[in-house]
Amino acid sequence: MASVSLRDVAARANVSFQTVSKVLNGKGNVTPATRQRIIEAAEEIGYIPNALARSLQSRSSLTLGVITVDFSNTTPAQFLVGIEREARRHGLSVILSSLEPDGSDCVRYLRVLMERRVDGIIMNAPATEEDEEVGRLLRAGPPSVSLHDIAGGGVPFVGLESEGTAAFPIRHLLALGHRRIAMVTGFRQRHSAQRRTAIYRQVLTEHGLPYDPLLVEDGEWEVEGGYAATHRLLDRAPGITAIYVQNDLMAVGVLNALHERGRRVPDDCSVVGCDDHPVAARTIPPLTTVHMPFFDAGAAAVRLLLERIASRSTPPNDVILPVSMVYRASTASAPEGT
Amino acid sequence: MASVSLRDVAARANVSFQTVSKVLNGKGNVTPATRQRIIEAAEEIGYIPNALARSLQSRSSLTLGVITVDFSNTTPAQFLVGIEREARRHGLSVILSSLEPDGSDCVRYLRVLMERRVDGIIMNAPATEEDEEVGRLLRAGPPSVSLHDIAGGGVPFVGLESEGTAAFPIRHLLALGHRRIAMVTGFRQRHSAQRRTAIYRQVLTEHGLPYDPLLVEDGEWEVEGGYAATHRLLDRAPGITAIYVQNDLMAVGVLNALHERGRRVPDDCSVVGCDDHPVAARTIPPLTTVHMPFFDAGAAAVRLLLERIASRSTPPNDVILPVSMVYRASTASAPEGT
DNA sequence: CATCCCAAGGCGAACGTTCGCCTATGCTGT
DNA sequence: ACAGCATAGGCGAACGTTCGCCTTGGGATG
Repeated sequence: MASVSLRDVAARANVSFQTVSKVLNGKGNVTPATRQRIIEAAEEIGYIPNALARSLQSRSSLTLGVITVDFSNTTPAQFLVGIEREARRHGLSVILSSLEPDGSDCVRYLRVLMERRVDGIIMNAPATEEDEEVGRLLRAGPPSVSLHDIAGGGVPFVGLESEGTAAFPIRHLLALGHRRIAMVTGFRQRHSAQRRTAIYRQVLTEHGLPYDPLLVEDGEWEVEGGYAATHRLLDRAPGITAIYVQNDLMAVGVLNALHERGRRVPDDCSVVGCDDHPVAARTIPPLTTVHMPFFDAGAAAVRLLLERIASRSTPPNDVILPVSMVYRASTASAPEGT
Repeated sequence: MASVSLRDVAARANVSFQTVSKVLNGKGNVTPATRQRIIEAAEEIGYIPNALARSLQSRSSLTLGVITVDFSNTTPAQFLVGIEREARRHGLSVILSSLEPDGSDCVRYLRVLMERRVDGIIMNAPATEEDEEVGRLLRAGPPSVSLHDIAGGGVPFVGLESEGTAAFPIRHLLALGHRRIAMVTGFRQRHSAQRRTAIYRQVLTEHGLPYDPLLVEDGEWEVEGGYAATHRLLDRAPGITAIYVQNDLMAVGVLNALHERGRRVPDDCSVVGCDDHPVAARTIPPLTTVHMPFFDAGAAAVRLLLERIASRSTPPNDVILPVSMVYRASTASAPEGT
């Protein structure tokens, strides 16, 4: 364990340590005999290269930093897995920093990543989307890409088409004849929730329907939030026949609340989720939802980042991945006479 | 961005670079005036310490390596979050490696972590629990702890009490009068699944009930697996009145299958899950399950690892956290006349 | 007035690499 | 027999730190 270095291998093989370096990296001109001797010596004393020293000298740490929202939820976890896999394919390691819910420690962790000389940074921390300081650091620091908006811009974006995320479900419900379509949103402050709300509104308008704020409730992205929001919604607007829920986790709560209220899904009320969470296929009833290619988005983020690293001057070309509807059993035609 | 170093700061403040190092680390004796000058200089040219160089010199990278199974599932994700939070509290960064389902790339990633001179390694990769090579590397490498068995032993274990994980649910169902209790397991090869099966068997025996292999089905830890397993179970043993499911994700599939078969839960058939997945509180009906403190286990793993690092000779003291039942609406007394 | 001491800061070395250039050796050709 | 040359491998420097010891100079002390 007392770290053996190139020098130790060199001593054992009777060559200079630089020659060992060459052999182990397959570089210089070395006789097969010497090469063999060196490789054996390295093996015998259990040489393990020191990536720290290598990075110091080569000015590249082969490391990506990821700053992410709490990923005990499936959605950000899938992003992360996608990132990690793709990074690995390219021989890069990933340093992970997960943030407090309010994102207040983001600046600190950005600094840590910069001290560690990561080759690039991937952000998935919507809580910091308004934070000017974060934007400044990101623009000044190593190449970066983000899965959400960055204050002040200048950081390329990788993400999922927000248009479809909200428009597909609403159009689907409209086509089924629904007219009183409620919505359970994620945190209202989040740009993504705001965007979906705007699209919801716009699609309704396009179909000549009014936007009624009474039909919109905040579910805070969580199961319990969805549950509570649905109860509030039913108290306030009993006439609704469909609910669009901005993520599947909340939709689980929504289904439960509807069940408690004796509203059959989809007969009395249709529900559309978003995310295509693994559980959505077997909720009761199975959930019609929007499939979001999170793994792919993570992988795409890494690829975009690598491009940025390769040519620092590249124009920041955003990457937007399409989403698609998954039709299951939680939606049906609007009940007669509504 | 062209990395400014201690030397650059030193030049600007008219001192030697070693003095700058001292000041920035609050070490040597330096006049307030000089100190001030140095700090300002550092600020002005945007000095960021190079953690790589620091680690090289100090022989400590302040980094933990984590090797984990795919964490797009909530359970391993919670472990990871627990690990990351606790590591951060101690000023450590986490390098993440997630494995292929078969764990075949574990050895490769262990090597990467060792090259990067991580201060310790945390394993959560049950797929490798039989892998001798992994055991060897772990014993030879930096201090490590594991959340599962390691072939050949010698690595301290952190985990959740497996006794209660299976015994609590079975005893609960027995107390409700159930006699034909089926079980949906995770991957049969996994030690944790085997242990739970053994406990299931033992508790039944203690209550004078036979162990019937026809009542046990493999659900492969996934929603769909639980769904399919339940259909097989009902085809084969229609008389069952309760099912213990080794995780909540599979339980979602189980509930759905029971619903499809027209078996009311809990009136016709009780279901107990395991994990206390966020979704379990709002399945239909809400799921009685075993709460597992995964976050805490992750944090405990880090603390144990730090102890190991501090005193390498410490006897490997396993840490086992207790689990507890959460009673919800998916269990009830066995139907009359069974 | 010589001595001693202490505070402030300089300096060399080391951590483990990679890189580019230099040297020694032995072989070819005439 | 000797110039010329390719080839194997050595060597110095650099990457950016930290650490411990050394030097300098000024003020207190006898």
